[in-house]
Amino acid sequence: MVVSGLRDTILRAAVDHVAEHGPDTLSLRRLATDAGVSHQAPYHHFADRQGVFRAIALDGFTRLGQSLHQAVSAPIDQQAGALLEAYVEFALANVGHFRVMFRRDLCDMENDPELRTFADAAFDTLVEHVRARLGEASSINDIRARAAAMWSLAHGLATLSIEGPLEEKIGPIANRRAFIRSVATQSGLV
Amino acid sequence: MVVSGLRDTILRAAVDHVAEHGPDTLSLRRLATDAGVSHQAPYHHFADRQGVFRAIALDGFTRLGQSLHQAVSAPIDQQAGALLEAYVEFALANVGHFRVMFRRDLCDMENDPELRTFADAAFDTLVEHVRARLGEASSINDIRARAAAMWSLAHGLATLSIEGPLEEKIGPIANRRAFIRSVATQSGLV
DNA sequence: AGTTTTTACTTGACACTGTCAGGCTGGGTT
DNA sequence: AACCCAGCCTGACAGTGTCAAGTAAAAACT
Repeated sequence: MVVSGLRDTILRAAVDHVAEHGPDTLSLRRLATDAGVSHQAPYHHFADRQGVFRAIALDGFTRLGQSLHQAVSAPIDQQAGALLEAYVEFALANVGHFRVMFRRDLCDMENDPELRTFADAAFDTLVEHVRARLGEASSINDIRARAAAMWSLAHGLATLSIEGPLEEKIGPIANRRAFIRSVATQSGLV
Repeated sequence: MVVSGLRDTILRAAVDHVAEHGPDTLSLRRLATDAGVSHQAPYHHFADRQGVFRAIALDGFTRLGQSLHQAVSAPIDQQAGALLEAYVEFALANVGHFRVMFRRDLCDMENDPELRTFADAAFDTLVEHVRARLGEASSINDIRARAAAMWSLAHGLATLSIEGPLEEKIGPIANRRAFIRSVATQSGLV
């Protein structure tokens, strides 16, 4: 796959760096010199350092939204498991994105309607699934709580897997997909 | 409460900053000048910038461990709910600590036996509870999966609450303790 | 076709950051 | 009296994000 321009080059390098070393140590100057351009070149494509994280998050929420959308193409009784699996696998396959998406100091959702729209679109799939699963008769509070529970389980499992402490505590995980499924089973959510 | 020395002053200010603005923008120089000392004074108490985060994490895991330990003083059938509640409430009451504790780029567990010991002590409570709950007869895999599920649910709920997207998506949460409990109920884990 | 505008950079400067090196000073130990 | 050392300070360095101003070529417009 050919890299089209400097913008893409910087973005990819940034994602790679975040996946390997986290966001804090990311230096746009270093990215620029690595790409063979002047230290100011990246700032023509991104307003500032935060603009890079914003772009990463935008891309991330788009891809996560697609993954989740694909998960609800399964029969209704298998959707919960598929959603959980899709969420965790997205996180593990896109660590660089995932680390940025939920850091409000890196990408400020509140004052960024576009970013919020992309994030909302991703999670609407989850909420819609819960609504369909519990049925129209169920209370709004049950739907809220159930959606929060599913999201929390997925997000927590993803975060703890990426950031390390899970395997350190629970022991090495041989078959990740099978493990995700047994976690899902142990919670009553699937 | 009287602040004993410069070390405590810096530590408190650092935690406050992280809680409000995140870890990335933390400047030891700024903390030093705010405390009325030279820019190098803090480095007498901490090896380097990371040393500050290490101290924060150490303190955090200690307190989290205490909270979780207190939660398992309840009758066995109420422990799961109490643990979940304690975990989330610790996170919300100690955002500055929580944000640091699970960032492997800020505090490197792998090469830091002491930090790892503190973290392990905290989570042993959780694993021990699951072992007691499921009984000796249950398989090691079930215990692992169940502990991971509980930890993930708690961690995810805490993270999403702190970082913001939960309430943005689910709507404002009036009574947080009640909400935590209904999330716990929706999952089959309590 | 000739003129203007825009794109995609470059160079230079500034304040700020973590960190290394080398001081100083006062209380405690030997 | 000599020494040590904890707890600070001053100074310097490279690296960082970002503002300001330039340049050269492509694109757009008249």
